[in-house]
Amino acid sequence: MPPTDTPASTSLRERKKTETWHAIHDAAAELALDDDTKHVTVEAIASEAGISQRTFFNYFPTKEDAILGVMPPSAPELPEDFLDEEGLIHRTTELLLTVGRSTYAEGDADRRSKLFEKFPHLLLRRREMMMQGEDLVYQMIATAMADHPAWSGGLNGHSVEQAARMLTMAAGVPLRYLIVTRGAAGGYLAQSSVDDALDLYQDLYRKLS
Amino acid sequence: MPPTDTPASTSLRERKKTETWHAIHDAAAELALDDDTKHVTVEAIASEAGISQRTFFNYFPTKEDAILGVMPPSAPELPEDFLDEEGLIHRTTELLLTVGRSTYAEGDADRRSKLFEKFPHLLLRRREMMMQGEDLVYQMIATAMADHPAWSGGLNGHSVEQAARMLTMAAGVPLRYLIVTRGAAGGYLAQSSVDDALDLYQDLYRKLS
DNA sequence: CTGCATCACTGCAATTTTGCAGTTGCGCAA
DNA sequence: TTGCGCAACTGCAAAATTGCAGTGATGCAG
Repeated sequence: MPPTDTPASTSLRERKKTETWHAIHDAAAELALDDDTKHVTVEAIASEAGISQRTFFNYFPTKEDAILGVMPPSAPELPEDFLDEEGLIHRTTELLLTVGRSTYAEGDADRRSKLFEKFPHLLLRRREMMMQGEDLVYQMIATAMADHPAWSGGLNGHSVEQAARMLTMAAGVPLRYLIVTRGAAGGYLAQSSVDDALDLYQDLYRKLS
Repeated sequence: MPPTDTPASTSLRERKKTETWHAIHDAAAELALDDDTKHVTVEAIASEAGISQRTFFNYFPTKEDAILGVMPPSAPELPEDFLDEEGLIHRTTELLLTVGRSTYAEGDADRRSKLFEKFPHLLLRRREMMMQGEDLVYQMIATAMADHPAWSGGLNGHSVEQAARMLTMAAGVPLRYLIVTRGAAGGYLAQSSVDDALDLYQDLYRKLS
């Protein structure tokens, strides 16, 4: 039950829902960072956020997801011409990035860094979310390919599913590169770094093909 | 759907309900006092209070009641010995006062004064609530009398209902006196004034009986 | 090792809030 | 007068929140 894309200018219901979501996540993150001594309980988080324990679990399946502020990945609609050759890998990488970012609340990259520092096991959860995002992108692309005249027949004897999976994999390379080189725990994928990695990848790709 | 007696230390549900009640009342009162120019709408109040218009009407039957902060009268349980002669009228007056006060939120006597100044028609509503309170007290006393050995037979050929009604009337005298002398619109029945009136009434009563 | 407390998490029914589509009363312009 | 629009208020079904009574895992004292 995560907040949708637009935090403002929607219905009262939507606005309250994202408010509650943020209240819970903020409470959870702050308590987890502040409190060194004792275990942070769901009860404490719910109380701090001003909601019941039951409502807590209506928003987050686990306490850890609340601390991290995880939400299920969501993706924008693909433009009509998404599959039309030129720069497809690049566009897919951007898409992966967008989807990956959609699994976290915006704007608390700083706090998230501290959380990763203090609770390294959250990185595991992060990787899971990334993979869910990749899977979502794969699904979308496979569907789009099936509907696309130039792709619906597959690629050189490979199925549409295989082609979609491979494209997603290839597009994921710059991101994996980033994670490896910049350190997974640090501040989060600045756009400049992303652009850098994208350039490098393209250069390499061109040189080798 | 008014808040119950204890604003704190109850369930989360109760607490939120009184919070919402106060949010609506505060928004309504402030808007009504601040806004000279245009008509204050329910929409504006609801928006200010952060709830929907529909929820507004779950809490208050009319806009005016929201501005005034009216709630249905409520009364404490009568002690066992309530009807036992000595000082009965006095106790009933206190009960009327308690019930009368229960129809408003505590603590904004000042703002309520301003409201009465600015919107004199609210005084009509105030009188209505007073009468509802009197009626509630009458009901309680009549019920108590019917269960009481010394009263259940009525009084000197009059029915229990008649006796209860008369007692309530008599006990209401000091309060009516207060309202008349202190000006109905002004600040609200300070305890000292009430005590004064009570004393005077008792003195008069003793002298004449 | 065993009972026992604590805490994360779930299922479900009751309560509350919301959105929406009304109806009604009222002032105001054509 | 007649029609029109605004704003108070209501009925109802969908969605959100809550309380409560669980289950299961884990750690700790005896």
